[in-house]
Amino acid sequence: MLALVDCNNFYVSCERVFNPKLENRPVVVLSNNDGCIVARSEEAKALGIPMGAPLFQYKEFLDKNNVIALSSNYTLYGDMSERVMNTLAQFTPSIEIYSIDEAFLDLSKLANIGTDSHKLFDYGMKIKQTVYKWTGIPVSIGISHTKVLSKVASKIAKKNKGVCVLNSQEEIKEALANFDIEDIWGIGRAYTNFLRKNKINTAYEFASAPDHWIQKHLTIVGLRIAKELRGEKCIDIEDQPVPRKSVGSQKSFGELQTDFFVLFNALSSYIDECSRKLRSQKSVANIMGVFVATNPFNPNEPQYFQSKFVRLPVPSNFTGELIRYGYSLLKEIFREGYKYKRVGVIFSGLSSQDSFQYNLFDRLNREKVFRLMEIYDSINKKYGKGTLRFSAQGTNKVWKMKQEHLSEHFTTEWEEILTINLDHFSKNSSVNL
DNA sequence: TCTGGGGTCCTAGGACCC
DNA sequence: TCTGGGGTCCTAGGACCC
Repeated sequence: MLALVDCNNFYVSCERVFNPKLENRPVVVLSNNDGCIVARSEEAKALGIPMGAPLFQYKEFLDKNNVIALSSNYTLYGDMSERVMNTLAQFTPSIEIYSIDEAFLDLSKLANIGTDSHKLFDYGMKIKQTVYKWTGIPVSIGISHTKVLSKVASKIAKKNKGVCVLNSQEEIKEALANFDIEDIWGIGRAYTNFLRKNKINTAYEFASAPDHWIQKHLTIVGLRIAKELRGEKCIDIEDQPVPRKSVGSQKSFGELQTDFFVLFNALSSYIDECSRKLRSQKSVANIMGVFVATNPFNPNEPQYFQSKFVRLPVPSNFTGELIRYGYSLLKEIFREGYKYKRVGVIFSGLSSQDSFQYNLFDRLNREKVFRLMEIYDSINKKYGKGTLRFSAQGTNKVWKMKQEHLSEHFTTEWEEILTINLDHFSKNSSVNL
């Protein structure tokens, strides 16, 4: 049996751990640049605020309904995620961290649980309570035979006790008959529209469709989903870390930019970020791409989008070298006279740092470079991100994103650690200190 | 009247996830 | 005035090889 553990309204829950004033109130968390609403508390969902809504369209509505809007604090969420995952790892030797707020747990190897529904439910409750106690994050847990069914169970769990076990054939059939097609993991908007047109509206109807028809219209991926709904395992748990196949970074600017060197500073910072990610998984990249774009939402301004890729002569994760290539690429695609909204970089064709194709005419001593970057990373880790930077990143972040409602980095910065005013406590409460 | 068959690799585009 | 960012996988079609 597989459990899917899903944190409830994860970003909002992280904020609430450190700010009790956010409890029982509508709260939303915004995307980068305070652009869109990407997380909503239950109270905010109840007000009808949709996922992904642009903030500017809802500003008035939020004010009127006393909704608190917060900038995203990914440093905090990343750290809280690690705490949740470490807690979950106590419950099984086989865990797959699926996203920042979700993990699959293989329960089949656990002695004295087996396939007994009551035992599975109790174990789920124990996991849920422990995570809450240790991290302050509420979770929902779905338990069933396959990944797709566990996903179904977790959505049902959100609506009742927080834990849902789908075990017997009858239980599963009933659940699927009441489960909307668009809520199935792997069925997105396009497939939902297509299936509805073909009179398929529930998970049960989808699972009952003929294999060849599903594969023809939804590819092999769709067929796997259908089979998993029928209880046939097609998607394995990935409990060993899988290295990424590409790494990229792109961000919209807080304000539109026109100057080449401002774009270059931003690009250099994104390259620094990506090359650090490459090094952390001991990868080197063979292909690098840079792109620039104006604001596509503003039809009154001249639009420009351009990208350019190169194959590197020697696969690399060396920030300094990659920034040089970034400069050349940006130089080629940059055009004067446009108001740029974003710049981005992407690395692909990744291979292992320990076994890649060297180049006879390479002028860099790769071994030295790897050691140099190891030191660079260790200093930045010890003394904080940005302690060491490349000059190309610049000092004046005129391009930085908008974050007007940012909470503290409670768990990752000593200066921002949560403090409690004891005077206030002794005067205003009966707590015995 | 009228030009084979079998294969690989790469890319662009489209679908999906959180 | 104001609209996120980071990924994965599959397929079709073209170029190329023998």
